[in-house]
Amino acid sequence: MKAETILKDHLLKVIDLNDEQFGYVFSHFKPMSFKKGQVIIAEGDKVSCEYFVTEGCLKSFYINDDLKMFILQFAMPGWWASDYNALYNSIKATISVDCITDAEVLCISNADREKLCSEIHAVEHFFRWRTNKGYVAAQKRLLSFMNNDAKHRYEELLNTYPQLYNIVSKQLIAAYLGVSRETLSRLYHG
Amino acid sequence: MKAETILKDHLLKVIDLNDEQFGYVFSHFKPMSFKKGQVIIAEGDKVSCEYFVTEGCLKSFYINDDLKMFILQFAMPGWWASDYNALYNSIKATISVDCITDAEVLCISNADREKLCSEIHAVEHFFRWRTNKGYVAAQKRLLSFMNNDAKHRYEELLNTYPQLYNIVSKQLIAAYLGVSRETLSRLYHG
DNA sequence: CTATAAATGTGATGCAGGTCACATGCTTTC
DNA sequence: GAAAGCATGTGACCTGCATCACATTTATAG
Repeated sequence: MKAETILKDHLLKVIDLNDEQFGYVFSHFKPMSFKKGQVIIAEGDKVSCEYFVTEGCLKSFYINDDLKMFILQFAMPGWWASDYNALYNSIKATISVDCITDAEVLCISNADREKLCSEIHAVEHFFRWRTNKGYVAAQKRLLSFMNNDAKHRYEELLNTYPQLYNIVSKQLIAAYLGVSRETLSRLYHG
Repeated sequence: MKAETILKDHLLKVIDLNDEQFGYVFSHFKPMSFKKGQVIIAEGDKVSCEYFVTEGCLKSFYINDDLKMFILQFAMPGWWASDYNALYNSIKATISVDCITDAEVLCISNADREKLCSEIHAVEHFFRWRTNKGYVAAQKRLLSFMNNDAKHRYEELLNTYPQLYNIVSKQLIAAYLGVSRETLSRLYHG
């Protein structure tokens, strides 16, 4: 499906926009293609954009001082990704974003998003809605971390996002669950 | 300080509202007083409001099947609290909210917030801003969970919210950090 | 098609933090 | 101000998961 259509469907699920309005909104997005493994945001970068995925799969992640990776989010078509802390507060990226598979995205700058939000009330509403969703999801994940062991969280992840199983390596699943790859391996074998 | 002033300052830090507009917004909030220990939202409740704290301290928390409590958030003056999953999605509360100290809050219904958001663009902007903050904070806490041990998280909490130390019992701090009270005790003694 | 690298499985071992048990100290409340 | 009820400290023991080491299987590039 066309990137434009995917974005349009995504927005219209939440807000009403006529064709002219959507065209105007869409004109602020820049289509970009990336290859598997390409880095979209690297630690230390100035972050000026966020990305709407229309094809493929991204990950956003943090790497600590011991070079251990923690995955914040997988981003499939219809999902958004960026380092939001860096983006909203104009600071350098601490979160990186790269491509798990070849990917197509629509890129919008922070400035353009804010412009659209102030020009079109419905767009502001959309982005409030979107962050609300993200906030609730982050809280749920936090609770799951405190409450459940690795096995439980693994099953939860596969139930919630069965598509991931075929696309994402076990290592990355482990980095999302916050366990070592060895422990994850032992959860279903050994 | 008057509850009204606290809310006004809080809003005006982010958006512009003239006196008439603020008066209109404020008219949708209902002041409420609670005693220490009183429950504002109990598990299973229908959740129709969120609460802006003007005095005292609340906590929002989850209790699992083994009756173990996990604290999602402490809410001090200038903070908001509710079960947002329940509030946004019209489902029964799984998160509870109660009072750590005597407290004064301003209560606004979900319906009224949505009404104000659609009537006054700036109010919608404010609530988008607020949730963005919350989202970023939740992500940071998630990363801290994955990356840091209990001692590190304890120090982080006290650095970020030094006021908590005098108000909140060690048990509750432990429930926020996701460790047992015994382990927390051993972090600074033993 | 082969060589090189990357992902995965599996054993051995160590440790952070959980759980249970009980002692002590601090608050309410009547 | 005595009694009852919480909050905290501390020991003993247990367990889930990390880490290190190495074997094996699966991709990827030339």
